[in-house]
Amino acid sequence: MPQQPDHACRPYGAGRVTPQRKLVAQLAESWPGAFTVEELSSAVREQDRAASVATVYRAVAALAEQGWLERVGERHGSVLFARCAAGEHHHHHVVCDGCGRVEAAECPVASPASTVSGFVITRHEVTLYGLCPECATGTAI
Amino acid sequence: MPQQPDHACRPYGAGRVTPQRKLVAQLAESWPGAFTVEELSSAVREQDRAASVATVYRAVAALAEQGWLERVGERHGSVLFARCAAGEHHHHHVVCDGCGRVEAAECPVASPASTVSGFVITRHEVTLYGLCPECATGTAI
DNA sequence: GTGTATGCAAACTGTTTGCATGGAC
DNA sequence: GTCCATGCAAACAGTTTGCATACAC
Repeated sequence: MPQQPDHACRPYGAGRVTPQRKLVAQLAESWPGAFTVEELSSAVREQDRAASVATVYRAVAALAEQGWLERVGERHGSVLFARCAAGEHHHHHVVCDGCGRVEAAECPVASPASTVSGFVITRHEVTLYGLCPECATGTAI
Repeated sequence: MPQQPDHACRPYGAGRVTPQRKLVAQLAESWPGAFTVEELSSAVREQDRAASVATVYRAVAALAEQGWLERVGERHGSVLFARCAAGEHHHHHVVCDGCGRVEAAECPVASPASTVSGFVITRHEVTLYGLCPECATGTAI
């Protein structure tokens, strides 16, 4: 296969890769959807009881800085992050109301209307909500 | 003019109208855009030094409950509220990057596409960003 | 060997809550 | 007169920071 873009192999950029950071990146990568730092932190501590929240916060901040993770919203007061493969490409997110899964979605905005209510529009944020295939077809909770 | 809908005159619904609540509603009404509770609270305290943050939080919560105020996002960790005249009608918000002004905007989502990435979409949130007429025509900051 | 990441705990911010009191209705 | 809204302060959750130490490079 073609060689991976550099940052895919170096989620921390020039930063050092410690066991904790490796764990954070690994768990974030395999996380089924979006997560709060708190949630990720719990998962990290299951595998490394000594890992502290502060470290996870710092690791997540480093990953977000590299664009390897993305802020995708908030859930009752906590910031939601998700591993986002879409990179720089203009996209949005669709959130499953059932399981919390988050995926990238095409931009559903019709015409990039440049003026609304007299405002000159330069950018927009869209979040779609619904049910993922599993939650939609599976038996309701 | 036709008589105002009831809630327009009674922002607190059946709740009691105290001087503090009157002040909160008044300031929110005349606020040029969206505000955090903290900002509103500061403004309230300028006119009533004894008013406490807790009271403002409670008043804002009551107003939001009545649909008289609306959560329109967040600004560095704080919830943003705005007086919203659009009421129940499906709409979104356009935020001025210059002055922070917030106005209701038509829904720019093309077709209410019911499926995206296999998800069954039930609702969406859109926020537009740009410059309001004043900030767009006025000299750049 | 150098300098960054860690762990711990304390600090900080935004928000909520409990409780006794005052005041709107 | 009743009961809700207030003010105060303490509690709370999420997040950040300072500092000495450990360890990736």
